[in-house]
Amino acid sequence: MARPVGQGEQTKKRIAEKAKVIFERKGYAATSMEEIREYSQISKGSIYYHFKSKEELFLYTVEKASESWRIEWEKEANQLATATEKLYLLARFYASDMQNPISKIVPEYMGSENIEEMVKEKLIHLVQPEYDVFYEIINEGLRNQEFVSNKNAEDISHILYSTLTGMSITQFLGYDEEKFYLLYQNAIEIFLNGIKN
Amino acid sequence: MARPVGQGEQTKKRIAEKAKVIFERKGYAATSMEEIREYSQISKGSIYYHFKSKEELFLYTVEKASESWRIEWEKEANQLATATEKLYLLARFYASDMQNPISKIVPEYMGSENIEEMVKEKLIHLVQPEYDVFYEIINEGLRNQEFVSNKNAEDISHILYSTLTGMSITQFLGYDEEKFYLLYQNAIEIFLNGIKN
DNA sequence: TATTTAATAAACTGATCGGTCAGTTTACTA
DNA sequence: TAGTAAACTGACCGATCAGTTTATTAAATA
Repeated sequence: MARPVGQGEQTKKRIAEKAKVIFERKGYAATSMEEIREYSQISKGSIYYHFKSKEELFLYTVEKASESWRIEWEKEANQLATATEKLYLLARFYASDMQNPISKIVPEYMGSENIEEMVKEKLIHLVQPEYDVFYEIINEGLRNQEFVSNKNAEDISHILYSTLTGMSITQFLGYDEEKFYLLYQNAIEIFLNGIKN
Repeated sequence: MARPVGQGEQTKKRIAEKAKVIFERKGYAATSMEEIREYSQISKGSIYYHFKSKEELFLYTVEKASESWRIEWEKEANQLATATEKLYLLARFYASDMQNPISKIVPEYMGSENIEEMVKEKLIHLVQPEYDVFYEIINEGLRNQEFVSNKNAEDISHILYSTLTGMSITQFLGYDEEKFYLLYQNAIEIFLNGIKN
């Protein structure tokens, strides 16, 4: 063995970080490995040394993004007492750059044929934790009667999840960060009104 | 003169119809002209006789989809009296196949670099009518006090628009059509609750 | 110091991409 | 029926794609 310094692991991380930026901006299919090479300043051979395919690189990127999102989330959410407060935090997460629009790319990737069933399942499992955050908040809110609804927690979670992820299209409105966050906040307000006690 | 006009127009329409199916399924970048050729059973040369580029074919597809959506909408919406009823119809439109998930593809396309500003503006104008439907309903509801909110009609419309377009990701839940529609309906219910008098 | 091997770079490959083009077919007219 | 123009075809093009090969480097061990 040689070079166990972790230098390689660092390179791998760098590739993934840079790849994430381009995947987010252009989607899976429109992103070329050449582009990733140029942006990361790491040779093609090195990229393929660390990742056996574009697909694997993408999956790794999604996985890391999902993990760090979850970690960042736990860090801030644990300080909040009510489900209502957590929903507003969720809005801020999704409005800010901190969130990973990479989950927005996943459906596009899933649509491109020839994807093995195993890979699809893996992807779903990668996105699951993000959805779970929604579900847990809704469930908590219903349990302690912060929220009241004739609908089940699962449906409500899916609806809120759709709203927050769907709101990424408002990027075309050209709002500044402040106005952008306000829009997300308004979405939460309306939603809360709709299920509040 | 020769070959009575109209025959070509029919072919053009056929190409666009078939292309739409594939664009919807795979997105813009992942769709190849070869695939469109195979699926439409029309030669490559003929496709390029009618459309000067893949981009133009895509824009044409979006335009036609937007037009027919609007026509279909007017046909059914005009029979409804209240804004509330119209929102439920909107939910049905988005839940059913009748809607055009092509508007979901537009952001992906907009992200792929090298798109001229003029083309971007054209695209925004193509999607605008669909958004206008939302805005008009919300505005109508606020005017006749079906809805009550401290937020302006524009923001509310954007939020609802985001919710309904964002809900396309629930396709991965594998629901049947009935359950699918119910989920959309629930979304409208919560939303309505949130802004209702 | 010699050996080992993870790590890197760069040149390369075959397949596929969007797009072109020379030429053919078709349906009409003069 | 010869001529014409719109409609159409399929072979082909250069560019770019994901991925491979090969040679070299540098850091660890023995």
